[in-house]
Amino acid sequence: MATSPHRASTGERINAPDASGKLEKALESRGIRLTRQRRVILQVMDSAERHLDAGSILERAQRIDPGVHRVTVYRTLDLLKKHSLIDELDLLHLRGDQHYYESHGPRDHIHVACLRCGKVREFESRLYEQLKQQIERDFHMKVTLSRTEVGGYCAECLKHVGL
Amino acid sequence: MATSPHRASTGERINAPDASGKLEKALESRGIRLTRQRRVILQVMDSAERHLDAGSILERAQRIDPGVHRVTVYRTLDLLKKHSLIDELDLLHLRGDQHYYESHGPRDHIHVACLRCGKVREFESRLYEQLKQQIERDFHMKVTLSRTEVGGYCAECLKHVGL
DNA sequence: ATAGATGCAAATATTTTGCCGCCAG
DNA sequence: CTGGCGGCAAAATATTTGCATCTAT
Repeated sequence: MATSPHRASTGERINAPDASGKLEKALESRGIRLTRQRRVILQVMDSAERHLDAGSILERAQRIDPGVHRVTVYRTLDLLKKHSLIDELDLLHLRGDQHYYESHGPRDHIHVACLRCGKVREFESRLYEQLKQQIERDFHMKVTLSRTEVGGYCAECLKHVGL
Repeated sequence: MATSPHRASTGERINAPDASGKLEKALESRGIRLTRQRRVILQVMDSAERHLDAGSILERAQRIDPGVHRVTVYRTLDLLKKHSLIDELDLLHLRGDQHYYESHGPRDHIHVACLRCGKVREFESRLYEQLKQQIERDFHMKVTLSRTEVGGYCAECLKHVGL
């Protein structure tokens, strides 16, 4: 799956985005005020084909509606974080020290990044769920969030480097 | 283990630090110049009882030798990163958006943080190794680094919150 | 009507860079 | 001796905050 001989631009996200307006619906159902600016930002995030940082979200939002302010992007991201509607990622700082965001799906997944071409794939595994359960058992704790980022060299790039 | 009725200050690291001068030896063996400032910074990192960010490393270094400059801390951290002698962590941004550093041990481990008291424990597991192997097989890739950070409520804190 | 959002400017925070004099090997 | 290193200042980047105004509900 997703192993097409496909020349990814740096940072490309492999899995499909969700253009269904999920985030907007989620805020609406919580009775949170939907402003023009928020709708634009949510639309950008829902339809992103890769993980975006605050600056990229701003750029895309302003292409749709130039009257979206940088500060509003940050405040909207905070809002979404508070409601656990998005996850904040670092992607191993491959692209710098800013943060990346993705709307929080139903399942936890691992981000797998190629250090050479920058492709980021998502990976789900029963082993990962078992690992979290093991932590809960061993520490007698309740796990509520987890983040795993893995870096290495993808099949395509291994052909091009002496590893 | 490590479930002492022990009032951890926020950010406390549970596992024991390594005061053996491991980092200094590692640089020496690579023929890298050891300056007075580097020795101090390495000493601070080797003997840290918790994960430190750049600012805290600077503070502690200046307590030992006031002539250590902030920029030198950043440059030394870069040096250590390049040589894979330290790992850069985010600890789920529990304490802010800066980065934390720890000297790279022989084994990968997971950082398990309590969202209430801030304690950070380290966890090793065969499941984690299996998970990375599964990723290598499924994606035909070579995994060279990984980071897992888990957040939740520790046994002690679960007694104090309604969860 | 009004609680809550936005825009703007400025403040913070963190990290990086250019340049030059200095010191470890 | 000399090439890498550290100090300093300034820039670059990223994010947050105070406050006045506006708007979704």
